[in-house]
Amino acid sequence: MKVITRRQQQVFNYLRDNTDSFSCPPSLAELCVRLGMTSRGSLYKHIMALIEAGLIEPFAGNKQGGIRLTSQAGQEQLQPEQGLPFIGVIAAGKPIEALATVDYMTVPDALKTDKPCYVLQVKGDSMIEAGIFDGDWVVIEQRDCANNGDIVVALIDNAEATLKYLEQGAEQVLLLPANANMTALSYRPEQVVIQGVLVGQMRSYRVH
Amino acid sequence: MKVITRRQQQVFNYLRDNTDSFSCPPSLAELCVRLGMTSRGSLYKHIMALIEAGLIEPFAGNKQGGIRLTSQAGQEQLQPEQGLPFIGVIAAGKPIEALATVDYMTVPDALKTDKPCYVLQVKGDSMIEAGIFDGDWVVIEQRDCANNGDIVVALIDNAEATLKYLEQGAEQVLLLPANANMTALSYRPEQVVIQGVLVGQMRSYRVH
DNA sequence: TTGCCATGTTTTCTTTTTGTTCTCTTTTTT
DNA sequence: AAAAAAGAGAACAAAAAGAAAACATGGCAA
Repeated sequence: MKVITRRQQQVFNYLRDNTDSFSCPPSLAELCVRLGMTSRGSLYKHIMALIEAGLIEPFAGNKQGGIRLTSQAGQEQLQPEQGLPFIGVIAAGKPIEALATVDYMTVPDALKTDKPCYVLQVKGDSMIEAGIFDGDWVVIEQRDCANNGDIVVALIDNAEATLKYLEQGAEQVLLLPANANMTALSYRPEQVVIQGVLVGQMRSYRVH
Repeated sequence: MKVITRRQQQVFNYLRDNTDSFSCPPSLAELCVRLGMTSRGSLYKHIMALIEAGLIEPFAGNKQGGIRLTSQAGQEQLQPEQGLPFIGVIAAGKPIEALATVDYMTVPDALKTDKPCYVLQVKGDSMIEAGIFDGDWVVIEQRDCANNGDIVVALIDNAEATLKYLEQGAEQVLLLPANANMTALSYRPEQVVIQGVLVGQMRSYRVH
């Protein structure tokens, strides 16, 4: 069987993992958008290589048919989706209050990333002006670093956890609430550990 | 079986996913509006291709009958009940902008009810003080009545849809934005049709 | 009845999208 | 430095999609 380059493997992996996100076999132009490319010609070379390797086949019977996986290539199916772990409650000024039994929450793909994520419930109003209310759920991508302006879960002095905007410099780390009634807090870098970055938020309006 | 082009597949998907949103089998002109086309003749070609492929059949017994799915074609959709239909975009002052192809969104149980629900994406800042921002998704329970204080999807004069707080009296219906820069609007009861009630809200912070 | 309008149907033309090939530059690997 | 891989972008022919107009027909109201 023909040898596949690294990039071609990436393209194939994308096809394999995202077949069902297409309503119909994708055209080269569509795939370019998905893969962040701007040239159909470049992608075409990869697709052709994958066809020659037998991993993919052109949509038969139609001149402008698009691309699909071969039957055998589609075999390797992805495991059943289980949802994200619901860890517990985060309230400014306390450690994260973990649940005794881990719950799982089904979360829309749009609210999570391909990295490991978990769900917390927010207690308090410290991020109210960012549209994050008391009782909301937030989806957190597990990470130990973040960019300025990100909303992060930060652990302070190994004791208290909080959800705040991050502004970090060389000398100090600022944790900014989104609430005019609260003040920003400044710490030395070694006091603050990033535990994750906000990637999604959810709220229920159901009456219980 | 005959081969279907990509566009024809899209048209079929739309039919398959929206059969029940038509009170009666739709005419070509109706379908044109839904699909954003202006020419019946163009759509006609697609419909004919779908009929030849056996995916669709003309409504019999009436010469000007419209189109409906074949029994077999309708079957295949019923199996995978994986999420809520993502209908389209709601922006204050315009009709709901429906997607050509409906896709489905997996939504946490906590954000939906046991009644039929659907998902819209919010455009604009009219509910910003209620923590509903531009680009957020909202989960709507399909209903034709609501209580005062509920956030509802309301159709005004059969023309424009909007997401607002509801305050209804005997003489007038008030639709209140949650934005100090906007004013409440007052209507006669017969001008306003409730299309659903907000039961959930979601936001993505992912950078794309 | 008559006339009108919405329907499906056909036809002609234009525009957009498609796969494909090519050349050239940039990036990565050896 | 050299080679391989990847990408951008332009060009092209063919296919598909669309617009617009015209036509036939049946339902319906004046």
